[in-house]
Amino acid sequence: MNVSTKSEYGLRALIYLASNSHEAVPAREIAEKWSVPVKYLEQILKTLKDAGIITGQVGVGGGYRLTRAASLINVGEVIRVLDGRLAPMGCVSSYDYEECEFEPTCGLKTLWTRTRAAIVGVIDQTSIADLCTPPRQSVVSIKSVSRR
Amino acid sequence: MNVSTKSEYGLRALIYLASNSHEAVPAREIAEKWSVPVKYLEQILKTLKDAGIITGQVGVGGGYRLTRAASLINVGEVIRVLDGRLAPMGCVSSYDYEECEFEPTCGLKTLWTRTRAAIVGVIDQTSIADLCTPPRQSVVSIKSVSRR
DNA sequence: ATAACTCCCACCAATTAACTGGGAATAAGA
DNA sequence: TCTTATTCCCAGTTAATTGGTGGGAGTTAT
Repeated sequence: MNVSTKSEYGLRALIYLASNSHEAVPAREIAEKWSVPVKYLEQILKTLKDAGIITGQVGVGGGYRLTRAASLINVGEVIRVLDGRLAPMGCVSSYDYEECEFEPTCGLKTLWTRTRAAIVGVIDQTSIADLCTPPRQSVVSIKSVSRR
Repeated sequence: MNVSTKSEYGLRALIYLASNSHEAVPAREIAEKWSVPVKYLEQILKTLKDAGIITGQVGVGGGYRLTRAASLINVGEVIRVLDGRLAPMGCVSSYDYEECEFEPTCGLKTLWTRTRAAIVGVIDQTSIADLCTPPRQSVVSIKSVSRR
């Protein structure tokens, strides 16, 4: 059920861009701030660029910017772009659906569908803007979610 | 966010054991039924045995049995045993917590905590017995979950 | 005694994750 | 126009994980 470092780093970068939205931010600066290898981050940022989430400006004084307001970029979109699949099993993935020979009688499909829905319910409801606010006051709502 | 074949195969095996609870079932029989490599399944069943979820009986006519009613074995327990970690990131894992240098100011921790809670909310509420019922009538509830 | 089992442990192959490296193209400023 | 800072592009590498194989010892019903 792991999320890759790509998504982690990508989200960190977007959070950083969101809080420096007035100017273009070079990859090097983000990499230093979050101790991520620059070359690796470059790749991640390129992927985000290709997905239309950020724009890159080359040359001196260049860097990256968000293409939209941080509140309009949701985490689910970012993870899908960087990690690929979101579903716990291929048989319930819209990203790379894999047919399963046991499907007609498989009680597990229901489980995986629900799991996927639960995950998507969280990450598609959370925007980059939400991640920029300090986490302190959110502790209450975390508890209320897990107790449901 | 993937679940491994270990968990998938393990759950399938438990479902099979649950529907043949009156007799000991050999690994070979389960493996044939679900087209899983026998030797691989053996390992998985051993892990489940070591975790106290099933018992093994050696010798002719031997095989495996559930130690509890299928309704008392939840999916979360099984996945934790076979896959290890459940959390999307180490910083919110109770299984193998990894300290993160950015924790105090990291908005992502809240996100991963919520994601983990959402996953656990599904899989810890689902028992092996739930997976044994034919999935047909559950389609309605799947849709209602995903549309929410 | 034999056959059908579990149990135990070591090894292996393929895939994926997480980088690393070398540059070419572009743009701003001296 | 030269230098410098940047993105852009693509290929290679290393380490860990996943998904298995293989061989055989120990146990038990017939």
